[in-house]
Amino acid sequence: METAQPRHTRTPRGTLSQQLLLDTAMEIVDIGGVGGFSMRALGARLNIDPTAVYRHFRTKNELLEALADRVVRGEEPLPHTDDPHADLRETFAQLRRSLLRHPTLAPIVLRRPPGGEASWDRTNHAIGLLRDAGMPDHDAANAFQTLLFYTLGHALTEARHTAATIAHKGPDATVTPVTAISSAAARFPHLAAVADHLAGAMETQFHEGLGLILTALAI
Amino acid sequence: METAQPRHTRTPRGTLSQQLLLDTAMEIVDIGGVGGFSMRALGARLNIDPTAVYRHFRTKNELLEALADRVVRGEEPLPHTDDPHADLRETFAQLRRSLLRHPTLAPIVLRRPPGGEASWDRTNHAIGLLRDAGMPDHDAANAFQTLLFYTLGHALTEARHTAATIAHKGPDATVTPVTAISSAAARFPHLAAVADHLAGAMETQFHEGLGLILTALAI
DNA sequence: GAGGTGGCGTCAACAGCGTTGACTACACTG
DNA sequence: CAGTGTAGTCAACGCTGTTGACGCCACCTC
Repeated sequence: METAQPRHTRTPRGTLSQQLLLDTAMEIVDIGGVGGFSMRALGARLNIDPTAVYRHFRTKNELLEALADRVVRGEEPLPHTDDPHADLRETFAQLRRSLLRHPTLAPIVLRRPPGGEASWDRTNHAIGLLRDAGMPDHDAANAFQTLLFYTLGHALTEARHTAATIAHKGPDATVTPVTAISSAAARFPHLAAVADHLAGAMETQFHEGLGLILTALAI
Repeated sequence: METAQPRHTRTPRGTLSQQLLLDTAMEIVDIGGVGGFSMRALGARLNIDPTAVYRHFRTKNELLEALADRVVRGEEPLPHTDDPHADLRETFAQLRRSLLRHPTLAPIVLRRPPGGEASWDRTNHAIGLLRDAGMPDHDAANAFQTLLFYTLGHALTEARHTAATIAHKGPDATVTPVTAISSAAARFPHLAAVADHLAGAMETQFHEGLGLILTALAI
């Protein structure tokens, strides 16, 4: 952590931009988690006065929301095969991957208003898949929300676990499966019986659960 | 907001306790959200020096975790009829209600490690219901997690919406359904078609989605 | 009852935070 | 070439969590 000498030359104009600031902010978040991000840290990393950021974002919160927007929007193109079942799977798998790419941002994503500019075309696309498969509007809306909430719950839970590991051991630590269960297993017989399955890989479990719901939709 | 005159008499011993501190902290959180809670605010409300809290909790985080523990544990007794289907419904409905009772704590609950002392007997009970219904261990574990993640996603999403409303208008504001959809509806036909259903009551949607998953489990 | 001891409430202080308002240099407009 | 607005700088405010030293008082022991 270099202690940024007082600058002799003022940073030239136009060096900063929302783009650059967001990119740098995302780097900081990926390295040290949201907790490690501050206006001063952002300034230090760009060798810039921290308050210069306020020319581009009104508050720190606004900047974080912009980051959350990036996460929700994702980077992968909408899936477009002719198998709606597979497309639905992929759509929600994309959302999960996106959330897991920057796990410590999960709480920020969580407190954003539902929907939001970033995710509307994805929402529209997913609902389209359901309706094209012949679902009535009411059922399509319900099915979409059920799938969405399942995916959110799964990814946010997985993200918090990953994030906690990052916070303790740095960004490259290997994330171990949940082990704490075993200590409780002695007292709880049902828990003990399925403990091995609970501690299994999150990704496999995600797809099995997703498959369960999709099957129930009968499309 | 009274500005707590300097005390003339020292607060007698034994006035403070984890119980009292947690109760008071929960009051503050319920009134002004997690954002409105600080050690100094807690001290002021009890007419106590803020640092006295550190005799009972090592850090603010530890205190917040204890609050989250209360939320996860819930207050309602485990459901025990002879209809496992109904018991499962009720179990997850209880979790949802518990999370919604203190919506601004949702992000704290989210960043706790999975499982945790508080929820193990509830977990055990739910898995027991599935196994007693004849499910193999692997399927029971999967079904439980699917139901759990759906409930979490649903409740956390609903909670964040409620929490945002509280932050803006105080604890007694009426929470309005999501209306922002309409502005996007023009550009997204599928979205427009189901907008009314999406904006519907969250509680109804929760139970329909839960029913969908439970039906898929065929128990 | 006297004397010691340890816990708990108090106080002052530190470093860090987000944010504000005034200041300044510079690129651009007329 | 003067004028204007904007983007980066700087000092400062009030807030935060947390620490370490200080002292009162309830309790335990003799």
